Amino acid sequence: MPIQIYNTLKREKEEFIPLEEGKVKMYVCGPTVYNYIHIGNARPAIVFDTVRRYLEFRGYDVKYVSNFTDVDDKLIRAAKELGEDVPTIANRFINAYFEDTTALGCKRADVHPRVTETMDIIIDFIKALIDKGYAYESGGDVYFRTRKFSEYGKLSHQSIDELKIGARIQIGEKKQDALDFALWKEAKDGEISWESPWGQGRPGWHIECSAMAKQYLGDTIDIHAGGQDLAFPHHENEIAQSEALTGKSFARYWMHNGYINIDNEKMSKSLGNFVLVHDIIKQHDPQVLRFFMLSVHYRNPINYSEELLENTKAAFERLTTSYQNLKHRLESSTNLTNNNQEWLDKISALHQQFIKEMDDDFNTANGVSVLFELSKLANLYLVEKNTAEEVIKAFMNEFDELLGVFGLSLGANELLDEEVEALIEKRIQARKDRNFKLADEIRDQLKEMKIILEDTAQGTRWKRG
RNA sequence: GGCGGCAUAGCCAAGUGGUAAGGCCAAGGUCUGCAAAACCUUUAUUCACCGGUUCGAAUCCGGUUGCCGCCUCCA
Repeated sequence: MPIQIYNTLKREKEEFIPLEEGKVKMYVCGPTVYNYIHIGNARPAIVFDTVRRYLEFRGYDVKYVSNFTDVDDKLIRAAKELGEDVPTIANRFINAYFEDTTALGCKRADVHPRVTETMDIIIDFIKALIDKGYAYESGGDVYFRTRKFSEYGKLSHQSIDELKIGARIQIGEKKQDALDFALWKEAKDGEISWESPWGQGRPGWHIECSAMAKQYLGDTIDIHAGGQDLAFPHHENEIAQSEALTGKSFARYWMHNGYINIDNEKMSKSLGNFVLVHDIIKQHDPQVLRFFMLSVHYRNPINYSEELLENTKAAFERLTTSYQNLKHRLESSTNLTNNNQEWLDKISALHQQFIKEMDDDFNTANGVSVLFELSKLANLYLVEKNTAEEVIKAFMNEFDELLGVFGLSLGANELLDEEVEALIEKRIQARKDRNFKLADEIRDQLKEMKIILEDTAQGTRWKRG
């Protein structure tokens, strides 16, 4: 059974069959880099990074491209306000983007193209559209002739006439039709601009993705992804531009992630409830934020609040504890061979279940539940007095592998400083001497130092609190 | 007006025809020198409401209510 993907284009789940066997060409719309990313930007970054990791886990060779919009109205405005130039701001927030997404466990794309570095390709793309009659120059701007593309609206399932009726779009002086959209914008005085056949200016928003996808992935790509709100008009316009030019299908599977609300309200500038990743990860483990995002199916909305993140933290700790307890037990495990196969089979069954869940449109919520089942199974095994190294390792490997798909890691090896080490030794001796008063004092003292001790049949173990 | 989504336990959240996963919180128990962790038990006769189809519906159809999104270069 192949992977099923919900395709916005068809509005149903379809079997995923890439154009070229074993290879996946994937494009994800990236951010406009005029500020730190908020958690709304973080969601597609995390979700589609996970999609990529899962496809790789399933044996596909994935080429992943994600752009940076490093020149546009918002950047120009920010530059004015801050008294800096556009490239300076863009560079700053591209670096910040990498910093934040890396903390969130996102791998780098194979290519991170920037608009300003793709200018020639974009201009050529526009020229070709004009040559084909799909675009026209008008007073220094270039517009796409929307009505000429007969399939316009196929992604958002709207007819062009309905769009026109509902459109609050004003007919600009330069536009021939209200639905036409800009491919190239003439520079206003003092604005950053590039030379083109139509004079000084810069690209419209939609054209960059069409040009970059074609340049780095080819005429037809397998998966094109982004936030739900991009479906219209952004992705609709991309389809129009690309398919008008090549006459071929632009993207075969369109994936859109749901929104994030803050305390049950839409995150918006006017409400002033933007939550920046940069700020959250000062307070919380970035892995908890990632786990939070993956606990919900990617197409469903997520409500964000401090309280919910705290709940997620407690849930994530269950996995962490389980994993650490396995690690601790590894030291006292032996070459025992009793019932090993039985446990290994159970682990293997969970592995298969994970695949089954994730094959179904990347159902990470169910994938997470498999992780908890693995944790439960491991805990049950740890109840055994004698454990086999082989089984403990199998549990740990399984955790590593499945968590790896989610871009999470529990494996960090930490060392204690000598003072703490000495205190733990001192307490172990105190317990041997049945001096529980001293032992409890030391335990409290260590707790103050954020070291939690747990006494087990296999000895004392510690963790950070 | 057009297109679309959502409504499941105290909270979060899967489940799209076969009799309600998982997590958090809470209560009781086992284990423990005491803890912690873990394990066991308990926690939705019921899936917004009303009808219909069906042997069978949280799931399909029709209607109602409530909330939300896109149609404004906001992921």
